[in-house]
Amino acid sequence: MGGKKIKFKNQLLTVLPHDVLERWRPKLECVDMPLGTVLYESGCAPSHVYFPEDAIVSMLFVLENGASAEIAVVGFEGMVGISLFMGGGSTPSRAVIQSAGKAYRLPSAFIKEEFDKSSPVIHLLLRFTQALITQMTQTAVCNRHHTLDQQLCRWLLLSLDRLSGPNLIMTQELIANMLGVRREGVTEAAGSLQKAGLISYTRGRIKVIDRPGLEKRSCECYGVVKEEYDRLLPDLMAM
Amino acid sequence: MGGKKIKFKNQLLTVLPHDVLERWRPKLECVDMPLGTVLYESGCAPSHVYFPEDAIVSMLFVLENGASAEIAVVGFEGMVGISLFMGGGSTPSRAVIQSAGKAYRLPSAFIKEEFDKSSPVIHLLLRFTQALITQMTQTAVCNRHHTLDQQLCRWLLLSLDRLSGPNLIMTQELIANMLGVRREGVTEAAGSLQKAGLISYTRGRIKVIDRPGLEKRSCECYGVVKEEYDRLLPDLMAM
DNA sequence: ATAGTTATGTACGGTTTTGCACATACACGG
DNA sequence: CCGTGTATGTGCAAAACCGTACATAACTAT
Repeated sequence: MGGKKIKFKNQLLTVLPHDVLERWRPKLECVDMPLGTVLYESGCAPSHVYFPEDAIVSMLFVLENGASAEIAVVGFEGMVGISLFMGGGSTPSRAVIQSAGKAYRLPSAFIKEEFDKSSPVIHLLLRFTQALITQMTQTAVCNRHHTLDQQLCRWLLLSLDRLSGPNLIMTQELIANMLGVRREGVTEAAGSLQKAGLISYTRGRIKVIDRPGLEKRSCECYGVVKEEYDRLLPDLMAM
Repeated sequence: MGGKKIKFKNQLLTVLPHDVLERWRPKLECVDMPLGTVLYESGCAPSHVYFPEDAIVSMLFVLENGASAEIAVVGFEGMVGISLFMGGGSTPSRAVIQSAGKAYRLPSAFIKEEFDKSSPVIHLLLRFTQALITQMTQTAVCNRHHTLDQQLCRWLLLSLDRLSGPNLIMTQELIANMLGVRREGVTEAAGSLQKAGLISYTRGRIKVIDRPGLEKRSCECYGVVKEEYDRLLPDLMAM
């Protein structure tokens, strides 16, 4: 046991294969992180990835109106900056120090290098996964901050993007299950969308009449997801 | 232009490198998916990955009490079954057909094969990412279904797991920002936890007194996340 | 000690959502 | 054409949370 140059508290660094660690070590830099330090800003490609030692990092999404919601928290068990190898380089969320402490950081290039060798298939699948993560993120944010009305709009738009026509076969009961709300709540929200002339429906058949109207009535979450899919999978969406 | 054997609507299959597609093609199977078909059950390692053509798949989490919440939706732009290459093979959530249609499916082994060649570093980082995805999933679920009281417990426990002692340096204002709620709400919830003898606090200093009590008072979300981290990163957590 | 700043406590009305109980209305199979 | 199941509509009290306003208490600096 024992006797290496540095002992890491960070568990990823600890279990890293020897040769990789040796390659990284000269560039691994231990930095002190006071509470509130912003590691990544929304939409910005960061210069480093971080491996917390005793610091805790909060990944959160900040809404247009300044409200926020935490998506996940990372400590000594993990790393911050997965978007660098998942693809795209940035995410629509922010990473902030939630509990002061130390973290090792590594220039982005070193992480990228590890994945550069990978096949195009892997890159493709990971880029898709990154887009999926954005969708999950916005689901969490939307669940926290937006009204059922707005969420229904978002949900209809996401479904619409994956269909060829304006018709959804879908009962309000099912929608309620997806959104995790009461069926009656969906009835009310759908009713108000119909009254506004955005959709029309009868017994399990929903027809979207005014798509731009839906987008206007939806919260920003739909737009965030859409943009991220377009950014990460441009060749796919261009067809 | 064109004239290949099959034209895919699925965009991932469409942009797949030629050689890979040729390798997959003999095993790619087009299946019809009626509404409600369950592709993956929570915690089960599936035999195939799915590439929707015109079907839409809903990834949702089902709570102990039967309530549910959709985490993300996948259509012709993507695939279902990322856990097979991210690591772990299964997820705590369920995949259900939300809109009937066709999808191509591929035996799991073919996807795994693509990633088998990858370095251990990549596998490690992806396994961590998969755990992170679970945390995001539960954040979304928790935001939808659980009380502020329960969410505060979950949040305290997640932070606690990443600290060495029972003390958090954290104002209620900050916690409110993380949880995306009012500061006053946190005051009330924290007050009730203190009254119950689970924590004690003063001006930005929180001390956890009764950890098991917190776990009992928390919702199932914390446990789901914890178990998934233990499962996916066992060598890390065993230390 | 004192003043200023920051953290926490409390109160009130308003909105959204829930849980429950029914009422209506459409659609399909006989 | 009629019944039956399923989908949708409505109403009401209770709960959770919000927005706002303001009170108290603790720490900090001078």
